[in-house]
Amino acid sequence: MLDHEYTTKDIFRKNFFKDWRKEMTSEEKAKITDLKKCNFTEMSEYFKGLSEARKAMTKEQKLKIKEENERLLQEYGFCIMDNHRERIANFRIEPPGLFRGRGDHPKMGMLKRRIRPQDIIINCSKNSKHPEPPPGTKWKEVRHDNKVTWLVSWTENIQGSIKYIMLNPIHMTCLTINMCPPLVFLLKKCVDRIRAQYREDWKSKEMRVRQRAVAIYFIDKLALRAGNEKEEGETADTVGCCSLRVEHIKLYPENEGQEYVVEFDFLGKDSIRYYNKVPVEKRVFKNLQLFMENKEPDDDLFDRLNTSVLNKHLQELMDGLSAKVFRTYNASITLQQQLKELTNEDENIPAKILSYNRANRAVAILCNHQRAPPKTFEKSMQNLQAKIDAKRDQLANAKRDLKAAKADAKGLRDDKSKKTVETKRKAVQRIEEQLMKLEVQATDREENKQIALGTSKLNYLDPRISVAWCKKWGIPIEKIYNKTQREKFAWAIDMAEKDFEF
DNA sequence: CAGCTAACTTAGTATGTATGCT
DNA sequence: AGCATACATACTAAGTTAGCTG
Repeated sequence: MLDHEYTTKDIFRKNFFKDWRKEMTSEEKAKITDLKKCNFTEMSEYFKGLSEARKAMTKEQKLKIKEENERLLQEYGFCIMDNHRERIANFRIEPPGLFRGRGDHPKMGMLKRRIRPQDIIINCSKNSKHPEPPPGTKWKEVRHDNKVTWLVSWTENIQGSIKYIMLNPIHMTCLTINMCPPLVFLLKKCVDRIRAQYREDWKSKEMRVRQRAVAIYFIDKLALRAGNEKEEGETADTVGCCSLRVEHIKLYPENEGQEYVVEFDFLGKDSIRYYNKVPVEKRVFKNLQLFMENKEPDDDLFDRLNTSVLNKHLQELMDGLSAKVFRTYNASITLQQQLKELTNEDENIPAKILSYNRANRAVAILCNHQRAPPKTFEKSMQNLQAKIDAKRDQLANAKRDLKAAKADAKGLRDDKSKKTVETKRKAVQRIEEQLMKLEVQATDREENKQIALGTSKLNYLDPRISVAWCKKWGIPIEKIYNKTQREKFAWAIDMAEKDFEF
């Protein structure tokens, strides 16, 4: 971990040293009293050496390791559920190490304990064969609970939460969609009613109802998460809708020519910053002013509201409705609308794919799916730009050649010079196409710098929206989904028609 | 109704591998 | 072939939700 910046942080070092001392013998305790005086470079070099050695292995050695991994996967990576052999998502126990939470985490650097057989609860069918604990040890418990999906659980020592070994998430299949339409579809049917309801509630004489209504408006309009309260000092200081504090928003009666602007600035899940400036309706604005009256910056914006109350209310409006359904719903509808809006009939396939990527980015922006810019980003951008410049030169040359050939051919009428001109013309055309492709690639990459595209594309959205778009515009499906994804979404590829509407 | 907690579900990062380009 | 880049996936932290308890 020495290469990481966080090992220089005070909290990290303090937590680490405190936990390390707990593991020391009394002699070590007496001797090792100051982390600053400890030098770990020898260990660090050793592990770096190992990783170098791994990289330098021959093809055969690498293959051998791969085969061994495959064997382990086949032996431990599957279970039988309802007579089907199902892949287990995470069959390896989490190894010990130093905890690194995301963002400014008060527990960073703490020792994450090794999990031992006596920590493990096994959950399987009665009479089924389950893995035996290592010789001389026992599982904490073997139970047979068929009301839950997990196979193994243990309690983790940093937050005291339960960790599970589970199956790969089962994706929507043709069957489940027909039998039980996903909540998103149900919400689509009644979203107008629900919106009318919360707009009405902005005027309620009850403060808690108004707060609830404004919160739902934010969740709906901005795709904010519900925002459970968290215990102070146990986790990074992050918030969602219900846990917003006064300090997280600023109100501007007028801003850059727009009325009633709210500026959001807070850290959300994974300590990803949410920054947004949005005009809201006058009633919402007035309500926010009211909620903020006589409050300190670190007071709750919605002091009469929490996620439990909110979800209970949503449940009454529609069976199964909860805050997160709005996120999925708005993600889906945004993709569909953006695809319609951005796709230009007259453009070629690379340009259409760019539009597709932009529609997906619109969803990622809505849901605030961000990533750290890749470390090699600047360099790869420069490489691409160099390629583009080279291609431009090539094009200029080809054009010059074509012109010369045309000039040569002018006086003559022979087939040979005609043919030369034609070849040159084709060359220019080909290079133009290549240049365009590169330019599209550069635009796409630049726009993708800080956007985590995969998240919404693969976890959130009904693949039939994308599949329908492909079918509509004659885009080969492999341009948007790779082989694994095509397998995963095979049902959607079969089902979706070009006029499918979510 | 607050507080707790089990059981999922969502999410970003790290890393190894496949792919495509010159 | 050799490199750069894209992709796949493993990993696990950090959310949400609902149900229980007193």
